Amino acid sequence: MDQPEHLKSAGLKSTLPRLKVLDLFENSKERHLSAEDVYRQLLNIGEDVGLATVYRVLTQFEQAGLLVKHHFEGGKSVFELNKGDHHDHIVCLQCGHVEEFYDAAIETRQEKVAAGLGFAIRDHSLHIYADCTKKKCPHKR
Amino acid sequence: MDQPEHLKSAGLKSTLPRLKVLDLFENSKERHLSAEDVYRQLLNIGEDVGLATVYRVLTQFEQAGLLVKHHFEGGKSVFELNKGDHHDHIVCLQCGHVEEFYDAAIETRQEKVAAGLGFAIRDHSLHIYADCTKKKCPHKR
DNA sequence: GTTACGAATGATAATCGTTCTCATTTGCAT
DNA sequence: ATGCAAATGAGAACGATTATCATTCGTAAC
Repeated sequence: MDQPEHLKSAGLKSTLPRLKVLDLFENSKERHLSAEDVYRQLLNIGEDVGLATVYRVLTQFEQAGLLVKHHFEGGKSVFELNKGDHHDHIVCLQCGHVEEFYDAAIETRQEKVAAGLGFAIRDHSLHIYADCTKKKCPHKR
Repeated sequence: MDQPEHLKSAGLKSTLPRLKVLDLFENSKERHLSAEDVYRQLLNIGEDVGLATVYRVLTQFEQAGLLVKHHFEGGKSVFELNKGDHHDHIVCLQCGHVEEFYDAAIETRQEKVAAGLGFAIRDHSLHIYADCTKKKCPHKR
């Protein structure tokens, strides 16, 4: 339970809402949570937190490098714990489940292409939207 | 000027707003336009069109396959003429200019990765956000 | 332990992009 | 020309997110 250190090193006071949000991400089944998800789950746990605070905390955590933010189709942003490893996402169109993957070949090709066009990559996002090919979608919720 | 045919074959009446929007995309310097962009430019031309209509028309054109929609960081969606060729995008962080590219190796790797995970790709988006490496950004506006 | 002060919170209003509603207008087949 | 469904425009409504601001909390100094 070294959460307070995480917060401290990020220059953030160790407050109740912040600890609860961090805890949620570290113990939740679903790695990818939207602000609304976090808000609802905290209310369910009995935590009396405001939606505005959730948004603020998520943004602070993202800037502190604790979380990473992604924007998939469908309006709302989702956050996930930053494990330090870059990866891309494949989204199941049936159930919305998000799977992660990393492909070195794709990464290096991107660098090559960008360099060839005279750009230095600062960030990138690759989102694949797909149907599960198994008989019954194993991600159905 | 075969726009009416485009519309007709899409089952859309050939109305003034629709023709103006199509015309804008075919003659605009910037390939990627948001709804707001289209709206403003039409007003500048003296066309008295409503924002709601612009949104409706853009959506219809997308469904008809005339336009393609993209969602970059920063909230708003942009549309571009559908030339039938898939391509990805690199966005200049300095000026917001969008450059297009296509890399066969990346495409095939994506298919492989998705297949390996048990998915059939329906759609995907690869957005690279980068700094221009030339002394002065040639895209500065 | 109190105290004090700035940072953090929560309720709510505001904003932004987008969609919906509905009365009016338009395209087009007759 | 005429009629009617389709399309339009103004503005309301919407969902996600951000800003405002009075109140509460964390913590460092006493």
